[in-house]
Amino acid sequence: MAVNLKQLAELLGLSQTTVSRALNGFPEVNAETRQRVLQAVRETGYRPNRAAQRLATGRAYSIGMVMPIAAGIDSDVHFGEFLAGLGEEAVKHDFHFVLNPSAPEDEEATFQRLAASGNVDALFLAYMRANDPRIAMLKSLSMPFVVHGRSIGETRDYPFLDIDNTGAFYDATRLLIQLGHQRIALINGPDYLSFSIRRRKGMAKALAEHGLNIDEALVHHSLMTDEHGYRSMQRFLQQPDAPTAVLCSSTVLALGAVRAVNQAGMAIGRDISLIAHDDVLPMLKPENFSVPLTTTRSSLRAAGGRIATRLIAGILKSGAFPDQELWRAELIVRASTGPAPQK
Amino acid sequence: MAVNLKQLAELLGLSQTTVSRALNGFPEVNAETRQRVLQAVRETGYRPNRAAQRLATGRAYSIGMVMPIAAGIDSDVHFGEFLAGLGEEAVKHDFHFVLNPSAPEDEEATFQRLAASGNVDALFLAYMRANDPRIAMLKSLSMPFVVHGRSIGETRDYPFLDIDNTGAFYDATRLLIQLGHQRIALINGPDYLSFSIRRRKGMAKALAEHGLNIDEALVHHSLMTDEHGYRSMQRFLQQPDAPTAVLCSSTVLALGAVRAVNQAGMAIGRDISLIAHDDVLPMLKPENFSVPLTTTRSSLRAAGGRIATRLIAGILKSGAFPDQELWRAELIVRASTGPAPQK
DNA sequence: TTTTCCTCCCAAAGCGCTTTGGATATCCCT
DNA sequence: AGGGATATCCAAAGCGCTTTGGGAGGAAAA
Repeated sequence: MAVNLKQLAELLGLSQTTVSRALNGFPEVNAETRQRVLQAVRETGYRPNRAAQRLATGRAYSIGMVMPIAAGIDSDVHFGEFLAGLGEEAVKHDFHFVLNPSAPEDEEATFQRLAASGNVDALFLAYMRANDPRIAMLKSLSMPFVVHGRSIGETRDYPFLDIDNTGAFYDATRLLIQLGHQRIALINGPDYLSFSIRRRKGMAKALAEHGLNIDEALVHHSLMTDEHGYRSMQRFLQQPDAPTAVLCSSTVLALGAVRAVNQAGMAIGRDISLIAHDDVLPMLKPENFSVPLTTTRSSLRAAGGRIATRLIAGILKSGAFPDQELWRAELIVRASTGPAPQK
Repeated sequence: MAVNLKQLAELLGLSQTTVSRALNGFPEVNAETRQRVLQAVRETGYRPNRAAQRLATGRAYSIGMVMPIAAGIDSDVHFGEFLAGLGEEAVKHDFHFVLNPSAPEDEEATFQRLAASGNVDALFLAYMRANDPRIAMLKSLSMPFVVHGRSIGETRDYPFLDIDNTGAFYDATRLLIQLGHQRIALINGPDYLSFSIRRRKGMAKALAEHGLNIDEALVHHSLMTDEHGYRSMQRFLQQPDAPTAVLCSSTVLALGAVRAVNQAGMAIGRDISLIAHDDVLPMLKPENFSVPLTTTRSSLRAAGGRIATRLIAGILKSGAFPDQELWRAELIVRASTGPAPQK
């Protein structure tokens, strides 16, 4: 059923060389001949075999990533959205993705195998940690890659796209302080992830500038689920000296947090202020909360798109992009923040 | 840096044939020689080039799927969880995935290209609709595939794994009727997806058995987000003859629905009963809701695993599995269901 | 007219692997 | 000792594509 180059060439009475060149846009082929070839492709439904193409060119038109898989590992809501961004861009260039599942402890080996397999042209890495060893590994692979996020303490010379997490939570905290809040809590992501570390740092910095310190009892780290948001907030509210404002690392956490506040009979924006980081998940829009949420916003989807763009440009060597990008998150004020309640 | 078969063979003073056979477990190679080869592989870090392997064998060790991508298309929370299940199983057999993004209108063409590319050994299809044309397409591709879900009205002879949506919502509705509920609402998924259609059908069937009908004003179809759950429930409660029980097609919808109920000052399980379908998303556990949710449960992750198993067995021709599977969802009663309130 | 230069096309050599079809040596049996 | 198994190994032919290194023929330059 499926034709190959050879058959197509025979059919046209041309050599494989010419047909190949016609298809790949080489100049040394007659315009009329090229049209004949394209016509034949349309008629036969010819599709080049990518494996052969790759064997010949060394190019796979694909971006590889490893997905950590284990019985205990949760799927992440944010992952799908990021992937959508990657895909949106990739489809424009006819690129695809290779997802290689791997146990977390084998992750580095999986990257190596992925690179050696010839199945991919570039690698993508996320969920960065402090002193992440995977960066050095990827650098040793001599294959383009981009990191989403940044490590901490690692050398700085690797390609990344990150948002200014420190700045975002600094801004958010400063706003709260200006509104008169003194006891501010943080419901953060997992404590080993670098974005969590940075957000905490941003908060600490703003507090410090006003002579305040982080109260360890007011900082929780957890996976970013509704459940954890709920529990954290509940615990905060039960404390003798409860916070008057809370920062959340995700709208998913905020969801649970808001639930806890409501259940306690308190009002968001009046009794307690809330600012969340908004990854612009279509599933959960901060402006649709019963009390619209003040947020630091940066689209995860846009980040995915940008990374795909850079990766593809790197592979195709078309156009140069900055190697390191730090996006600033916008602080968008809505109704969930208000002046600190008077004692 | 990376060695190939030829170099490895030279290094060992063997032919490529022998090395290849040693690696692929053929019997006609001396045990001692095989050990030497394996040792050399360990030392050199040799990894076979998958493209070459595939060109030679026609086997890619990968499962293809297309991801619909468009500016307006939302990423789906459920997708990540399903993928985790697929991956968990795939990693055991050293399979990977090829994700091909595609505009929804090009989806069929993308499947064809994916199949022709030689990049994948099998295809996977989900988000089934009524009279889904993609099934006929996949059948024409002469490549193994499994459908997650079922179409409606299509021929029945294609491999699928589905849950008994009709049965699940039939059971749930019957329970509510037994508890005395007469006005039951449904917050369903998108109306064009076949699981939504079947769930509604199951509900209708149980109602009919008790001489009741679906009230169209009590059925909403939407994407399964918190926001939509909230809005639907809010609208239900505002109706003059509000329902006393509600079915939700997802715990994500239930999240919003519960919020609306609380906001109205009503109590789940007493003033209004709620049953949700639980895909067992780690992000959102029904037992952790402030009032634990009665659910129809079927793990999306398990479904992913099973589909991967079947696909891989189909590719490797190892072991036979049933071609069509219909899983029954468990009805798990928790505190969100109670007797219908007396007027 | 001869020479040079394009234009347009082709044959053939890989890319790195698997697999077919022997070869060679050893061993057992009659 | 001769013949057939048996155990090990190898050379070479692809898989379907790209790319190198020409080559024929006509147009432009000398």
